[in-house]
Amino acid sequence: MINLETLNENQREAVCYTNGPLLILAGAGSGKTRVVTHRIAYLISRENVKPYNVMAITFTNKAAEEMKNRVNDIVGFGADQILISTFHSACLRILRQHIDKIGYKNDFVIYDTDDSKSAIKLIIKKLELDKKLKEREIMSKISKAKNDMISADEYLKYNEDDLRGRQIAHAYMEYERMLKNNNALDFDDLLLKTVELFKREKEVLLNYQERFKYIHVDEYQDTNKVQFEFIKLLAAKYQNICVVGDDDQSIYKFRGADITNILNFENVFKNTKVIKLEQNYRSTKNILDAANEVIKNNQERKSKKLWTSKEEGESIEYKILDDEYKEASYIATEIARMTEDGSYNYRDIACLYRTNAQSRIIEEKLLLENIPYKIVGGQNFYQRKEIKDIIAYLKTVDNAYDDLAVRRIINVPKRGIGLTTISKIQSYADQGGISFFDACLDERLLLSLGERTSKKINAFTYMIRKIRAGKDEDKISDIFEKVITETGYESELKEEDTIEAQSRLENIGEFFNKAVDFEEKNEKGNLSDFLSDVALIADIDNVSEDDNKVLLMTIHSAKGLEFPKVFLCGMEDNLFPSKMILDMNDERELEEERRLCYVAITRAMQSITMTSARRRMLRGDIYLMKTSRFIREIPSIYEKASSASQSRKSYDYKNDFSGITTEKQRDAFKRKAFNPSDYKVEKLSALSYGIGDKVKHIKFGIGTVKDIKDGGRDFEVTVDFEGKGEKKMFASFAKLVKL
DNA sequence: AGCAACGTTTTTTTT
DNA sequence: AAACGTTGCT
Repeated sequence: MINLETLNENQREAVCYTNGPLLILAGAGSGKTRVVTHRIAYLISRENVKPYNVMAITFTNKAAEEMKNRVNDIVGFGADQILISTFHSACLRILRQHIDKIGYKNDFVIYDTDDSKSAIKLIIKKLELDKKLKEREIMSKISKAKNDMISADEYLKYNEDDLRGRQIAHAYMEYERMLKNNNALDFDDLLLKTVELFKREKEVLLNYQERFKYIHVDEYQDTNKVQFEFIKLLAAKYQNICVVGDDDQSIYKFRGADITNILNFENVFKNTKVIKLEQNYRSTKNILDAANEVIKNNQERKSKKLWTSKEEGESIEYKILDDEYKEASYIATEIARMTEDGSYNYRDIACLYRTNAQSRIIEEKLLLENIPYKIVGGQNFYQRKEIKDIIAYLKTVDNAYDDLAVRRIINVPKRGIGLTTISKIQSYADQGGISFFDACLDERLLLSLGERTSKKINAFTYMIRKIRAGKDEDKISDIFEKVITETGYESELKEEDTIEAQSRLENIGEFFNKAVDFEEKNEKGNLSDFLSDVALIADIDNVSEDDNKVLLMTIHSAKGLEFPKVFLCGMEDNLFPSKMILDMNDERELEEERRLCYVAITRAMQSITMTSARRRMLRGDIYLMKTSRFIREIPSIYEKASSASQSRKSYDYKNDFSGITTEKQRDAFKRKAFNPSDYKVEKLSALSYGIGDKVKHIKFGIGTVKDIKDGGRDFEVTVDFEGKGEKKMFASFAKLVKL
């Protein structure tokens, strides 16, 4: 049952203001999710709004799931009728039903970032564009254009007198053609095409306006222009639109997030009610003070003062270590200490960093201390080669319009169909205006390719068609099973019998479980539904609260989360804030980094420890690092740390990072200041374990040492892992830890 | 066609 | 440092 007594005055006002546009400016930890869930509950239980008429947009699927559960807890019924999802998922649902009205097929596939990248790569080749033009740049330009709802034609018009701009425009056009031919939409299209649909098909729009009479948007500060357009259209009729955001937490500008969406809201929706939530319930006073010290350096922000009635709490820790290894060791031993003495559970602790690359060394040290952990993001599960291969197979079985998918797997595992053949097929397909797969079935083409090659191609197409034959009766898991067996994918990996192949097989197994999972949750779901579901999964979505593990992730991934204890590492200029931004010398970019720092600090509830390294290896080069300017913006902790480190200054460097700007200087500096042997991993002269000892391996877990051979350069160790069998590995590489 | 060896580049963040 | 692309060899 809903209880308004538990809310503060402003929160209650926000919950009960249900008629007309509402903008909630909610600081970090001010209970905004609580407000949204209570508001939905209030609408349903007090104002008799049908759950079916309520929509809520969240930033991740995980947040959506949590919100559903919370609403369900309060209301007790009907929560499954509310549409709570991300922008992308919501648009996907709409498009699956209606996109045929604007000239697409409803069974379109979704291109993720990697797919788009390969598409652009092909386009660069095909159009013979300037080699200087990186696919990344083209991609981000196209994405930005799409976010701003600029079509390829318009893009060309705006950039006609610029050679580079023209080339990008042509790539954009070709990319659009390619997507269309492949029956594919990219992430941006999901939004864009929905808006297009709404604009062109008034009936459809009206239908959805009638359905979603009450709309909520969480993390509003990170919406982009198309997303705002989507909301504007949907809310145009009833104007019951409630958005919640915090301009200080806008950290996705690089993805098109547009802060003017907050500033403009009141202009677009007349008579908007604005409510501010400024009381923070999450963090201690010390943590909040530090966060405020940092963020107050930003010029472009709505004035607000976040406050708390909480105690000061623990003081903020800041620790400077010699290098990234010592930094990681420090964090690991601290975690070991505070979990052993019972102050925290593993799941209470998060380790946040600016870049994914930082996770590796921390992982290593946690492993050494036997601390259970989970890394969020990084090499996304769904980006791994074996998973992408399986997905490409499933796409091909589902419908073979997606040339990219077909090309990806036509020779995986090796079937003797090489690049020459593939490009012959492709150009034939291009000429005839048919799909790659259809070209593979074309008699005339096969004849011209010669008997040997065409036999191989026939074998491939036969196999795909055979699997496809059962598509409608088979369960998703059955199709999956057929794909990995009949294509020979599984057996090839099994024969390989290496550590890597083993881990690939495990990943495929995990993916299989997800397929089964999907099957159980979505009885009506077909293969395309599964595939689009998979495309929209974010890293954070797979994190479960019941795992008692330390979480490692980027600050971006940590958005919206909170932890009793936070470690924020790599607090160094040129890492955080990143070198790219410092080089740009752009105050607005720096402010975004500062907001990121603000987000990081405000994740902490009870305690935060920030760390930095004096020297660090970045892209293979070692640099001397300087304490992050964000730390320097918190006088209380910076002064303490610098006076402490003064007394123990054991390094006599003539330079530090900030003084080194040219390659030459850096090389000279490296020769002077570093003895390489300090940083190379020494070949192990003796092992810490022997035959019969129990050891732990990063991937395989626990095993018993069966044999050790001295191969001269290195030891070759044979270990029998529990449930995984015997593996041979090199000692210096395997990093086995004695238990 | 397939592979090893070499040279080159690099995202910072992600639905 | 690691991943990627190209080249030249078999």
